[in-house]
Amino acid sequence: MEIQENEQTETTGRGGNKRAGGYNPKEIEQKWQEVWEQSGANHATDDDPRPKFYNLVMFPYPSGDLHIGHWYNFTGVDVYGRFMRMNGYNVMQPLGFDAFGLPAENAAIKRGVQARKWTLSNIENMRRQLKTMGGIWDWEREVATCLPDYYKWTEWFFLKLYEAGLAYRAKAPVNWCPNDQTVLANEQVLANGTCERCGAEVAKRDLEQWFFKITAYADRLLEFKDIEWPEKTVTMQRNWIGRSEGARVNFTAEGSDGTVHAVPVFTTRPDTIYGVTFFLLAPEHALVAQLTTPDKQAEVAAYVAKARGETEIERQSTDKAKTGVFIGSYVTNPITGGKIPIYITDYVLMGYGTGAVMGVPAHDQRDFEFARTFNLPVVLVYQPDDREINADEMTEALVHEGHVVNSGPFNGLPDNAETVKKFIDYIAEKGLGEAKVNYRLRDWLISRQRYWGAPIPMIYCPTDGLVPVPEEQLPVILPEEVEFKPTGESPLNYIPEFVNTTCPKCGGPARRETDTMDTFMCSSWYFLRYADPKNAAQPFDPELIKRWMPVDQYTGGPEHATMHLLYARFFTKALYDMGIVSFEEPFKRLFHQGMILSEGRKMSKSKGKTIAPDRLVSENGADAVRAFLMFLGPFEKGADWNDKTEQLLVGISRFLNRVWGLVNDYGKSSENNEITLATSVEPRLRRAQHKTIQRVVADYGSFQFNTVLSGLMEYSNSLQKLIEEAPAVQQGVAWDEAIDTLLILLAPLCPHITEELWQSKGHRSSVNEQPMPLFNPTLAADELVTIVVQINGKVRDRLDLPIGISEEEVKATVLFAPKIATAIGESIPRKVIYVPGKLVNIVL
RNA sequence: GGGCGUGUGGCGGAACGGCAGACGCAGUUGACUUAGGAUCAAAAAGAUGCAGGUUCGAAUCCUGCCAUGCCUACCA
Repeated sequence: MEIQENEQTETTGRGGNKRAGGYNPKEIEQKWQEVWEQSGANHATDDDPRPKFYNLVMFPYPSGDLHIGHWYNFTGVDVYGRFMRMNGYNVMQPLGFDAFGLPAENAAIKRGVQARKWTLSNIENMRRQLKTMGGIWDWEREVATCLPDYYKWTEWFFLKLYEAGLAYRAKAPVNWCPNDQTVLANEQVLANGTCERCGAEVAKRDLEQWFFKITAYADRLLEFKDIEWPEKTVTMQRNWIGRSEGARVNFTAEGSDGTVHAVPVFTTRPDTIYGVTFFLLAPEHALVAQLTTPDKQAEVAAYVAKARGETEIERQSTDKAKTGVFIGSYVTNPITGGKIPIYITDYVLMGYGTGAVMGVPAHDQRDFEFARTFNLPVVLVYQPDDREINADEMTEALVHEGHVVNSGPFNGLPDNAETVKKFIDYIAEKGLGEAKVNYRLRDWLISRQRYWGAPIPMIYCPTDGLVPVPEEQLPVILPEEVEFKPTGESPLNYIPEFVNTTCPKCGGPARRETDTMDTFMCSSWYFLRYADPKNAAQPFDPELIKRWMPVDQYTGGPEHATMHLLYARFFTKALYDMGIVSFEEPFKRLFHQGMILSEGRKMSKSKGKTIAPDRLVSENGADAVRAFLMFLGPFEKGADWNDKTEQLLVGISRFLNRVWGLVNDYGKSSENNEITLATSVEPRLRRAQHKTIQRVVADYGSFQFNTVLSGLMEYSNSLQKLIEEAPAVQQGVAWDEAIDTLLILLAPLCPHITEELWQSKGHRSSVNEQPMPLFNPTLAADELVTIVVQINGKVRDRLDLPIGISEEEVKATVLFAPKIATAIGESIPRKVIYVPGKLVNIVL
């Protein structure tokens, strides 16, 4: 076939002019997508004999439009899944929708559309957009968490956790978003004290709520056994769980009426107990009222009110001065018997430890600042080994240094864990406390005063109290028509048909729980449902779970490190303990893709500047957009989107056009001949081919899709050069294989164009089902190596030498090379370093 | 305040401690052209944030600083 130049051209938008019979992505992409859909190419069957590979991506919230971040995320996942499929795995790559949650409800309130209809039509649209990507998504396994056949089992799992004693109800001060009119989990409150979703300032409220006992799993959640997760994520979870070892020490306080109260504290430094000079309570502490003397009541009440009114950010700001109020009474130090004044202060948090702290100003910076503010004594119980400190002259606390002083029998001990243990033993012996491990992690609050979520399947009966909905009555169906009133209660409260029910135990009239579950509950088990998405009798068939779980590769953003990823691990461990699943970790390998930013900032609808992938796809084709996104940089790094970003798409389009031209002009039916040509070009061809295989396969495996592409660009450029230089090579089998290799290696990134070219070349199978080519080091080996010659570390010459040359030969050759000989002159080399196959460094 | 990461041409980015800047974008020149914002071809450019150290040799390892990003933030 000749190169047909300058034929009549047609203009197709930004894609530019196309040769007649040229690359027309629109046409071929749609064609192949239909073919694949009809042949069921993307459906992973349960009985496939190949080893399974569960390739999972965090499912999206159906906000309505697929944005560029989704495209980026899903493309990378799909490329990897396709790559693994070509490595011989039965790849299961499902997709679904995390379909409960606030935006649907807000749309319902704002625009009067039904939350259900709004969500389902969004799903419809996103599914359509997703299909244009040409991914191997297994749509037969799609789940949507808002559908009764899914949330039936979310409710069922709630009952299981309840039966296992892991769900309980308690009154708790909770984060309340006045705008969304709902409770938020700690993780949903931003560091600045605002609501993660709407940005409103979060307040505190006391409410009866449902909790899951995730804290019971704290230690096991710290294990991370047999999983390959980014160290960063593991560290974040560790810090979030916040295990600290110390002691619980019982202090006693006398109330203004003479009653004695036990006031335990948690401390990691029981070894400083002789240095306690004051005692602190959180303003919310239950004993504050009883321990406040009458003369202090007004002052204390004012302080408590102020602390409660503070936002999280005000309260937790570390750089503000320490504040507090003396409440008039004292505790007794159980070790020294000394009387110590009690203060309340906002830097002591009710939610951590016991809400009470022993103040040791000499050895804790916060306590030190507090003591200086209130002129409280500072007593040193450690002194540095090399000098002596005077408490009055201290400007900051002395932390972890020196040896024990002023502490009776403990004096002289060094500052270490053993000493701490001696104090704990002593305290325990006297019955004043015990060793204690404390966690920063709190139980998971799952109640939401919202409509659009999975109902909590519980019933309140006047005679029988709290009664779980019997399994056979599941699902508790969410009504479709609701009225929204800004009351702070779930809208379900105002639907008598929903609320009023009969008690499963006594048959008498009873009320349903009207709160719904946190959507993180829905996402804590969706990956299990994919294994058996249509099962109406159980959440999944245990055999299918054994077949598919655990997830081999999980990909999603790092923002879920302490939320979804922690909850899903907890959930899996709880199911393991119930005997429902046989593994403790759901996600074997985790990868965080980077984020697509817009001019350095998070892309958000409110700030404009969103990029519509649909436009890019219709102008350039899905293959080009896929490759372009992956070419932006390493997948884990994400990219910044600015005016220049889209220019890179041009380069990818050119590359695809060149591949198209190369294969159409020089590719030929692979059924032709099997001649091996006696030319020197073929070994060069083989070398290029196998070097590329080695690079590209390794880079696919490590998510380095950007360098996969540059490797393939180099490869196709060198093929182009070779064929122009020696057109006869086209007659040989090596050329044919070289072209096949190009198409196979490019297929995961650009499945459509490669399929079209593959089959037009005469293959009857699909390129997407070819095995990844095997790297042959012999064929890749060069005949000559370039030896770099350095003098004192600076490059002076390069010599092409035969591959198997010995060290002596290299050194001899190098020393007599003209440039080198001149440079050395009369000097005698002190040292000659030889790195085999790479370089010689002559040290003068 | 703490933790983790990043810093390489005009831009996106490549480089097992060993030829810095692969690959691509933009720019330059030329060709084909009524035209070029299409295509093809050619050439060019710069010295790895700063200061030290280790090494025969450092973008790469170590220390300090500067800049920037993310996470976390009084957790006793």
